[in-house]
Amino acid sequence: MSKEITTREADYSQWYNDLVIKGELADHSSVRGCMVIKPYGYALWENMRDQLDKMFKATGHVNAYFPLFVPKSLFEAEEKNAEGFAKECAVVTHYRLKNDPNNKGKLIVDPEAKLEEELVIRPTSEAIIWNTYKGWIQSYRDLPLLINQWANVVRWEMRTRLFLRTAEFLWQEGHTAHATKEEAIEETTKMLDVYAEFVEHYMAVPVIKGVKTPNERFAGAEDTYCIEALMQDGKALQAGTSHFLGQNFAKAFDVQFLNKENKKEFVWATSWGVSTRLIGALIMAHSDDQGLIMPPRIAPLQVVIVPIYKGEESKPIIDDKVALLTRDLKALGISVKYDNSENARPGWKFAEYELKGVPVRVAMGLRDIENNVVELARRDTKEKSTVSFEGLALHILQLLEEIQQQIFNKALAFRNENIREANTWDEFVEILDAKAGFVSAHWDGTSETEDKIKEQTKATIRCIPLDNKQENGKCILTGNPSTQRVLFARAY
RNA sequence: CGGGAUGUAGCGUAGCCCGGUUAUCGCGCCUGGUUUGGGACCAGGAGGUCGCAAGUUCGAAUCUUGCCAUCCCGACCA
Repeated sequence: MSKEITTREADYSQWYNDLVIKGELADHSSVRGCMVIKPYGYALWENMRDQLDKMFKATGHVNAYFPLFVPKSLFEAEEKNAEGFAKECAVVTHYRLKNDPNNKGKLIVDPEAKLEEELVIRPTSEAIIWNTYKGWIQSYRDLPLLINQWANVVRWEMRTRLFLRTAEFLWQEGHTAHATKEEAIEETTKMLDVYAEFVEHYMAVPVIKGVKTPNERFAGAEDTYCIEALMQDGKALQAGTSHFLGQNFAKAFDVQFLNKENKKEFVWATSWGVSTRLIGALIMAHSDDQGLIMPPRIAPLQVVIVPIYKGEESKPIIDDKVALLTRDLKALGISVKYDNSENARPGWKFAEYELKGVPVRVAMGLRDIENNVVELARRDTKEKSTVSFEGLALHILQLLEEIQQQIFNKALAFRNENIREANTWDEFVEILDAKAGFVSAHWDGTSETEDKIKEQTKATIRCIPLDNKQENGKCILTGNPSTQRVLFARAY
């Protein structure tokens, strides 16, 4: 029983790590801050990626691929962006190794092979992409340009955590160019909606759509929109961002187009991204002390069938019956695995698939076959039921849908219970310390106040919700007048 | 990068303070058999540069120094 996992209560961080590693999503690698995404974890990412990709294409985007390396001179062109990422850039300075004359069998960097210009490994691709767009855009007829890329990026983080913050991570980044400000803003919010739809509908994680304060804004953006999710320990997690970049990058890279009046204008830009971090959100939003809980719509495996053999002669009987079910499930587009491996007994398999979060488990033995039933177990509630073999595949299809809903509803209820209003500083601090979650409070709108609150409580303004109601109040810290509440939380 | 902890077989560990035969135990793994409705049992077997590198010593898992990695708490961040 080396697979026991730490409980959330005992050590939330350890619980999270146990799920990632023992659930076989990912592992630490021998590269500092970088993880190996294992087949089960990668299958999850593929499902997420495929769904997002469909949604991007449905909204008119196409995929392309830009280089991993960004020449330093391009990288520094948009000053705010460069400054924001400068501290966490890996930089390639040489292009060759050679044998170490003083140490046989070892290699050293060849000092003769220094690059004329250093190459920054992209922490994000605005620079290289806008440098490219300059050559692609001349006329208003070239706009809008709606491009996405699936890529890896590197951010040299001080402290890393599996999926939540790794030095290298996988993501997608959309980079669009528009003729008007209005159209660019519309694109920004449209993609935010796509993200919210994906995260809620497929990952079953409820999110709050909002806009960031200047302090939390993406370096080089005019406005950063975000979706914020709440984890079971009461900490918030930024699940995706969509930036309105104004004309900052167009000006930095001199990307202009001729409008219908034959006048030159700078184009308007957006960028938006979600990453493998979403997997961290998925884990922390749903899972329990028995392991992962995968939402059926993106689960790497939706159904597992475990045979309960009784003697050698029972095997072909059960195998044959299972084959019928497997065929029916596949016909409905349900992913299914028949685990008839002999090296583990049923109890072990039950525990294993619970750890991995497979939504539905089917157990079938001779006893069931005699009664023309199976035992169904759902991962989210751990309820078991005995169900007729007739119409079973359809029944499972419905059950998967029900589980998807149930997981979302549970996470939504938790999230909603954990948004609390604070009207005094004491109340604010007490909620953060005793209950965590989101705290909805008035803020005077200044960066100074935001900084002070962060300093004193570690809480940041996660966002100003898009559907915020306007109400007069007094800033929680300074008592200065405020026109709306904003959402504070401690965050990942 | 600052503070704290850890690193012994695939995993979890004993031994380290006080250096001394062949490095302990459990799980897992392999072979054979019996099994299978919630993490099976019996018998036999394989598996170790004690994180890496130097140093002290007749002798280092154990002492010293440096490095690497991981975890926790800060700063930074998607």
